[in-house]
Amino acid sequence: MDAGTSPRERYRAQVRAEIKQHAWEQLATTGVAALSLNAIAKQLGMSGPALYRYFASRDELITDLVRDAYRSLADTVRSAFDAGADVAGLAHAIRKWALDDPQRYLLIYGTPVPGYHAPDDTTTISDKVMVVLIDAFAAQPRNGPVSAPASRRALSFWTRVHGVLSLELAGHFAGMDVDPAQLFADEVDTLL
Amino acid sequence: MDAGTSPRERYRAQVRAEIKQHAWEQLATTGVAALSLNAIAKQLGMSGPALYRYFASRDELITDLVRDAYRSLADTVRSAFDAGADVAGLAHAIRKWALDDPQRYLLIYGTPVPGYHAPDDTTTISDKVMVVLIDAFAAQPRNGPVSAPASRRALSFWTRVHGVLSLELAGHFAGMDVDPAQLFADEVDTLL
DNA sequence: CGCTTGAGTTAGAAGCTATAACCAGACGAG
DNA sequence: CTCGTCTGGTTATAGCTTCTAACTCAAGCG
Repeated sequence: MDAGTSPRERYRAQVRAEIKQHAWEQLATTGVAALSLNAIAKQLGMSGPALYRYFASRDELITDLVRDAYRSLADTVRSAFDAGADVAGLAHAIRKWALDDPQRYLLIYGTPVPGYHAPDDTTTISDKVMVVLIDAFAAQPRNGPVSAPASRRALSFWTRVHGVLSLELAGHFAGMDVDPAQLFADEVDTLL
Repeated sequence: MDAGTSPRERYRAQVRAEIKQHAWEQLATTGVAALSLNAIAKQLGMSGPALYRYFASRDELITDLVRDAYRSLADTVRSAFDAGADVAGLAHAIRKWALDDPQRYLLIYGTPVPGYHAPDDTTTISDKVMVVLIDAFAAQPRNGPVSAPASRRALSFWTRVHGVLSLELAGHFAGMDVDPAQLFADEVDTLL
């Protein structure tokens, strides 16, 4: 196994992984806006510009993190679906994933960085999440006599989940005397 | 009128207004993350640290902008309500306000800046928006036999509006062959 | 065994927020 | 009218950021 990997390549891959590891830790605490390559380099014991051997720019590192976040979410939803969860189960799996690392959720679904434009393949990966949701709604028994197509219902599902979830993560329910978990559950129930 | 204002105070107020004017322009194009006090100072013809005579820090300027944004949104929704708009009308007024300056919407309802903590009075102002919504739902004729209180329905309204709106502003409907306006209208309709 | 490749270094440019020290002009009090 | 204070502006500077350039040194490949 790993026949074609030279020692150099393996070292490089490992350092890249360590960089991303520290990037995730820093991201979880400070958010993506304050993610500093210098700080990561210091934590790794190397100084400043050495990181540019592994990531051409700060944006490229962030792009990699975005890709991984999308993949992680898609995998989470997919495995929940494969485990037999219904649509409501998927919603709670998504919420659990988001609360597990709020900054990771905000990284992909939060305010986009104005200058930064995501590469095409990230949008391809982001579609994977929607694909699972559409599958789930196609398998879901329909309620009314005439019902919107699964893709349309999945989209509506997604906007509602994101609506309550993003407001919760942003702390907009703070002084409002409302239980976010209950509100989320209620909002999911109205979809059925 | 303006009896107690000395010439100094009037000048100071005017410069503050000019600073905020340029801040809004810069915000609309580059977003809050890239808002630069230096750049604003240059545009005003003064150099760098002079701005600190008017705003103690970058955060204080942003706080002022946040306050104004909340006020503007609350006024918009209030006047729409006073003009006789129903709940759906309020939703479209909100969407119009958001599309009019997306960065202004994201400033208050987007990803919060990790270090920055909003002062108490900004949350007080943000409540004003909810108050109008609750008023609108209290005036709305109820549909079902038993219905949730107006505050609860207003909250649900708000999460749905924000859900579809924030995804639209973030560009997450880009390659999805979906009309955001239609999706928004549909989502609002399901509330009735 | 030598040559090439690449990982790491320091130096430095350009930008940012923010503070310190200073200067000059306008304002209010006597 | 004059004097002193207060304030809006300046430049210099510290410390942070991303990122480029030039260089060194060692590891790996042929």
